[in-house]
This record gives sequence, C-alpha cells and structure tokens, in this order.
Amino acid sequence: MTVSSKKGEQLNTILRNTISLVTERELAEKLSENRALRVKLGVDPSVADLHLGHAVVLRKLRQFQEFGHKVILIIGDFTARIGDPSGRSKTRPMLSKEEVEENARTYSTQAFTILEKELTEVRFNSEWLSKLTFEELIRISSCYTVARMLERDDFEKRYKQNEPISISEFMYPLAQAYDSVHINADVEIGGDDQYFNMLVGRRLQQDYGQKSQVVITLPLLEGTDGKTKMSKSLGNYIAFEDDPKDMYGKLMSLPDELITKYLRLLTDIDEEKVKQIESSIEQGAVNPRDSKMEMALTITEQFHGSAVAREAQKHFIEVFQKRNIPKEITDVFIPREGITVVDLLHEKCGVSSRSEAKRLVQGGGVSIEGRVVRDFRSVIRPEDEGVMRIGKRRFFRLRCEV
RNA sequence: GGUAGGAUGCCCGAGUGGCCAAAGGGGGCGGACUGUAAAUCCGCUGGCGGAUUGCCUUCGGUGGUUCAAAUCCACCUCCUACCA
Repeated sequence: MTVSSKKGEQLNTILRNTISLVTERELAEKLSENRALRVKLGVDPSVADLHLGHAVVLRKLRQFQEFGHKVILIIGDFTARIGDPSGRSKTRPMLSKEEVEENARTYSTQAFTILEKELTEVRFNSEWLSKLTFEELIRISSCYTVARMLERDDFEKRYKQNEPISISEFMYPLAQAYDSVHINADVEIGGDDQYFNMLVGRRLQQDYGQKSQVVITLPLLEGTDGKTKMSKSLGNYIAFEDDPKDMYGKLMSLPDELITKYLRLLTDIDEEKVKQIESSIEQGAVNPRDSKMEMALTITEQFHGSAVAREAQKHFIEVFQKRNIPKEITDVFIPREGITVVDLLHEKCGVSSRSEAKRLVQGGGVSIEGRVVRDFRSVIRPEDEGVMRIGKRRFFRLRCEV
C-alpha cells in the first residue's frame, strides 16, 4: 500500500469528528513527509471485550491505515498488572499475567474487525517499562512538575476537594508518555479523557530529543444509559461480540438525542446525509424511531454482516413493535404433577429468586398465552402448554414433560 | 508522630437505642402510555414463607452492655483529611 499524497484529503478525513488536534500544522508537516506515520493507541487490557466506545477510536485509526499509515497498539500490560495498589479504583483491578495475556489476545482479535492486520503492530509495554531502572524513572518524572500534573481535570478536582491522589497515579501519564518515546510515535489517538496524558507524551518526547507526537482526541461515546461514557464497569456498553439481536436492540434503546452522534462516530454515512437526518428529526419530518432503526441496522451490519443484521431488525419489529412472539424460544417442561408459577420461574426460567418471581407475578409481568397470571400461588399444569412471557423480552415455550 | 473524621443494602447517601430490611437519589426490574427496548408517568427493588401484620440474614471485624443496637462500650482492620 502506498502513502496517499493527497494531503488535503487526508487532513479532512482525519479531522472529521475530532475534538482536539495538537497541532494541525505539525500534522500537516508530518503528512507531507510522505512516509507511513506511526500512529499510537494505548490499550487497557483489563477489559477483554471491546465495545462501541472503542470502535470510535479504532475507526479513526482505520482511516489512517487507509492512507497507508501504521498503527501501533500498545497493550498496557505493565500498568494493568500493577493495577491500583490502593485498591481504591475499581476500574483498575490488579490482573494476573495470564488474565492480561488472555485479554490482550481477545482484544487484538476483536480490534482486527476494524483494523487492518498488516498495518498494525501490537506491542506490550511491559517489554520496556519493566526494565526501567529507578534512576531512569526519576529522570522521566523530573520532566514534569507537580503543578502541571495537577492541571489534569480529575487531579485538579480531587485535589481541591481534598480527595486522595496517590503518587503512583502520577506515574500513569508518565508511563503512557514514555510509551510514546519508546516507539517514537508520530501521532497518538485517544478518547477526549486521554487528552492530558497524551500531551505529557509530547513533552517527554521533546526531552528525549524526539519530535513531539501529534495528539488527536475523539468524543467519548455515551452508553446505553445515554448519559455516561460507555464502559464495561458501568454496564452501559454495546460489545462487538454482543448477539446481533441484542446489539440491535441496545442501539434501539438509546435516547433519540444520540442518533446522530452514533451515526457520525460509528458509520461511514457522510456528513451531508447525517445533517439531513438531523434536521428532519428536528422538524418532525421523520419519526426518530425510523432514523434510529437505520442507525441500528448500519452499525449492526458492520459487526455481523448484512444478512444477520436484517434478521435482528426483523426480530425487533416482530417482538417489540408488533409485540409478536419471537421464532426461537427456549422450551421449558412442566412436570406432570404441575408446578407453582414461582417455582417454575425460579427453577426453570432463570429468575434469580422466588421473591423476584413473586414480584414479577404481582407486577403483572407474567403471562401465559396472553393471559396474565395474577396469583403467585397459581399452579401450572401440563395442560397449560403454550408461550409464557416474562416482561417484554423473555419468552419460554411451556411443554408438558414426556 | 499528633489531631479529627469515616467504613450502611447493586452504587451514592441519610439514619446515632426500639416505630429500621433501614429515608432519598441512581441503577435495575415490572406496568401504563407510545411512532421506539426514546421520552413521560406509576409500582417493585435482601432471602424464605400457601398468601399486608411471620421467620431468617444484613449496616467494616470480633467481643461486650441492654428486655432491645446500624445506633452505646472495648479491641481490631482498613480509609481519608489536617498538623508536623
């Protein structure tokens, strides 16, 4: 693959949907050198499953690859294995070597659904970080002052509010910065929350006599709750490997306001078209649901292929729009002597406890063949064969035991 | 090293002897509604129990005071801030 010489086009593509770019001039310069740039992404291997939040960044990297540039995925195995010694931060659990390796493996496999393998280099930062001597560490840390560290938003906030900040936390930006030095990165990409850390990289590279990397940040993607950043720990994520039906469904459950953001960050639909959709929603010319369905389909297609995605859409229409019963449902067998609803739900339908089962019945959430079961003491008998529904999404086919 | 504060249910956070399975919020679940698994509104949200008012387990750990403790005492563990 050759490096595209169409600088203007490259710049435009790369700039699209970015929040910060430090600096445009430097980027233009690097592009004009007509070589494959080394574009870095730091990856946290405490997460195994990639979700759409990651996809935003990976898609940007992919654009670089399309222009012939090289992506360097840095697996932060060193930092992940240290974790957060204080145990304060739940998002930084300590991981064993095996866990990290396993996560790194699945991570890169999944990343290659978006990235091109041939233009990607995967590196583990323990390779160099574990070899650093204390002396070198001091040298690195002397490049940065406490005051500057405290400029980072979360540090600043916590410091002002008298919340603890351990010294080791200062090491993370430095470690990340040193990664850039080690691989001699031309560009580093990340979510907007990584802005500060990536800037530290620029500084450190200077101190090591390198040209500073260009820093590009991308918007953070809100998760299914529509409010907070998509993340596994918050449980508001849509994973690459989600079942297509779930993926489609989760996308449909997003608040309407996020439709265009998702379109911009996760599909190839061009800006013109997105603007069109945006204004038709605003003017009420379109049912936002329809735009959302288009968005959900397009995104699901990317991960599961067109046929499967359409299937998922059909399923959605059947089950949630028409309120029909899905095609494939799990069988549940009713014993000959009968069984109480509560026991049935708890023992055979995965309802977490009998109390929970009672609540479901009392809340009117359980029905058999369309008839709501009102009394949680009801006994289900073999002649009650048919479709049982729990809430909106859970279906079971009741069959009598042979 | 000194001083002060803190540890509560999935999360955040009230509660300082009984009326506490524990306010409130978030989340989750269910229902209604709907052009949507959006928005909005309502209900539920420890477990067990043949069925509001029963039992069991829960408020950092261990032991104690009391008819009765998340609430009082002792010791312990962990966390934080301030001073040095």
